[in-house]
Amino acid sequence: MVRTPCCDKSGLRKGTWTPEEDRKLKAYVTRYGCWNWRQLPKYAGLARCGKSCRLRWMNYLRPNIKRGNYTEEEEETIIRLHESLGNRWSIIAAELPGRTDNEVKNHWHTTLKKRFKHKPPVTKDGKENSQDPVVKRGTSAEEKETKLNNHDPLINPTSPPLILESSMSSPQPASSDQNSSITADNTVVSSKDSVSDNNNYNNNKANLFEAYEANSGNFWTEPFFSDSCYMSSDMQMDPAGCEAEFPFLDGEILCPFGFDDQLEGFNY
DNA sequence: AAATTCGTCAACCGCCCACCC
DNA sequence: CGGGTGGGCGGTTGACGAATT
Repeated sequence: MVRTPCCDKSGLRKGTWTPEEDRKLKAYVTRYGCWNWRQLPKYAGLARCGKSCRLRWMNYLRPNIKRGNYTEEEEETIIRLHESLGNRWSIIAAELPGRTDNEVKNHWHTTLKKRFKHKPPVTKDGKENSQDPVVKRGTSAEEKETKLNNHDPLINPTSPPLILESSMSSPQPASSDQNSSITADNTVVSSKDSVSDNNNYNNNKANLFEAYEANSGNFWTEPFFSDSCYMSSDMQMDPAGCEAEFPFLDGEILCPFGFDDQLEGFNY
């Protein structure tokens, strides 16, 4: 199958995001949601690839992202999960509220891997596990099972779609090193408490998957939330409140549906 | 003080999978 | 059923600042 490139190479910006671009993207996603990442930049007035927008949003602009300042507990969790799961960064990151897969991956490669090398992991039977337990994606039934049940805590339907005023009212600079609190965000914390706030959390891989299944108990029974990307929890905002938060919504972004004035009451 | 090396991290690339038509 | 599309993921790269020479 021939895939079309994810973006038209001509005329699209690459590289570091400017504050202006961040502002546009945040304003747009906050107002209209991520209805289609590929089309989004066009309407948001961004000369960026949709994937790039998605990545920027997911990793930096999304509310309640933690930056830097890894706690010992977080590092232990990463090491422990990496030991059992391999490079499944998205799953590992899901265990760390506020952390993104990209950041976890970076932290592993820059910091933890070295530490890990000095202290080779020891398996239960006492054998040294010197190799990186890299798991090829989509190679087993278990893998598929994991994938099916793997959804970011931020979209976990077990959490009600709350309006995140506390987080949205204090947008963070894109490249800040702030370690923002996530405690105000139930969509992050509540869904994770059952598995991550637990020092005795079982190393067993199977148990980890069970935990995911447990967490996603009503995943299939609530297709709306599961299919609503991050908007279900992060972005359900009163349009009026949104205007208040983003007074710079001055018409440079376009309503994707052509009926901007009818958006009120629209569920993203 | 300048040059070089090293470490960190933001972002891109390409692949895979699910979904839709 | 098969092709096309979009989203998600992991690997990798390159820019940039810090540390070292």
